[in-house]
Amino acid sequence: MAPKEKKSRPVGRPPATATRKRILNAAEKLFAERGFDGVTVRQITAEAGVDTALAHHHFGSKRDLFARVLLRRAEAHMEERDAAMARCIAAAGGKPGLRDVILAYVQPYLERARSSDKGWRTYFKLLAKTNTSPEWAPEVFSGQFDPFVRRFIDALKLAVPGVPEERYYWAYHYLSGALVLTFADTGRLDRLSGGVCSSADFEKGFL
Amino acid sequence: MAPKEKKSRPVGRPPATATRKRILNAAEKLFAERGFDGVTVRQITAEAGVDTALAHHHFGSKRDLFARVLLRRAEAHMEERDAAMARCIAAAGGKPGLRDVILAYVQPYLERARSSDKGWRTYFKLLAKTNTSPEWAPEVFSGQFDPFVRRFIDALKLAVPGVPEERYYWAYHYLSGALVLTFADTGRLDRLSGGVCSSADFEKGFL
DNA sequence: GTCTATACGGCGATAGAC
DNA sequence: GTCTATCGCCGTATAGAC
Repeated sequence: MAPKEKKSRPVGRPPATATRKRILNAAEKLFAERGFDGVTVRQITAEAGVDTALAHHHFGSKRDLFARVLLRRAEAHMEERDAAMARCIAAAGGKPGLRDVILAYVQPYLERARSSDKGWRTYFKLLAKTNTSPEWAPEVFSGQFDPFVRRFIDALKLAVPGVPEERYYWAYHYLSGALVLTFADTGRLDRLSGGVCSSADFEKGFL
Repeated sequence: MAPKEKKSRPVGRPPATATRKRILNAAEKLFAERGFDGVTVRQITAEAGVDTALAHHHFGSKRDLFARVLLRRAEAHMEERDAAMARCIAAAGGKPGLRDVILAYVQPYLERARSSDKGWRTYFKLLAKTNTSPEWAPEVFSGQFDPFVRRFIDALKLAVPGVPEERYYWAYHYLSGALVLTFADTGRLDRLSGGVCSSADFEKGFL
């Protein structure tokens, strides 16, 4: 007997998961392309092929939906980055090289971006847009990202000790800016270089 | 006789310049804070203290107004950057150092950002937002910025010759990402560092 | 050049039948 | 859980008086 049969859905797995997922995926895609204000709830539900009212039923306000889209992938991603950094430090016996620390920061991005789930590319693109918008920083960004960033900066101090405190933060800032622009996926590099570069080869820059 | 005289509105200075300026300044400020879709024409004209209809009378559509805001400062800024780069190359007799090329790229930003006209900071913030939005790249960005970027990349080749072509473009890409995030003015670095860094000290990172 | 008035459509969100 | 219908509001843009 397949566990597919239900009555009022007794022990089954999907409570209403399919619809929720469709909405989240559509929202992720459209928010990433046009930003929070550039998309309407109606466009999202149209893309998902469901009714407008369902978005509100499942997620509340448009703003809540946006936050939910961000949080969906954040936890897994941050755990992975934490693990990579811990591995990097442990493998070096507590004194990692600068290059290794940077790679531990960057690699989880590159791997997710290469994965078969295209949604990760979309998510990173959304992060890039959100990153230059002070509006979401306090409530979403800081809560989810700061713990890992602090761990990265601690690792930087292990790799290159004895530098004035603020320089570590600026180093993070520049690395972050460069990485984020890469995933913003503007196509600008492709056009500018007349085809010499392709933003799809985002790994080439980190050789 | 100056060719200034018209017919109606005889010798006076302000044709309608004052109102146009007020609208442009208000639009620059609000677009920089909330992006194109996050602002309404009504909010802009309210901020400027003029009537809604005037924005359309002077600038046409909201989209046209946005483009005009970008273009207003672009020309002067790009000319200045061109001059700085030309000076850098000439002073080194055609073989500039890498550091000098990068400084020639960055300095015009820092100087304008420090200037008494606060509008330049606002403009750079607006650029940062627009930079991660593919939407405006073709029509505004490429036309105004690409010529200078090509000159920068040519200078890079003088400073560090013999590198595979695409690496020059990636180098520009990373520098651009770092610089742009600096002027996005998200306040994130301030919060993250608990006051050790201030984004107002944007020059500290380029020491 | 400037403002009043308004057209017309789409917005986020909800109530309630099924 | 899902859809139909709708509320009340605000968006961009324009016509026309002054």
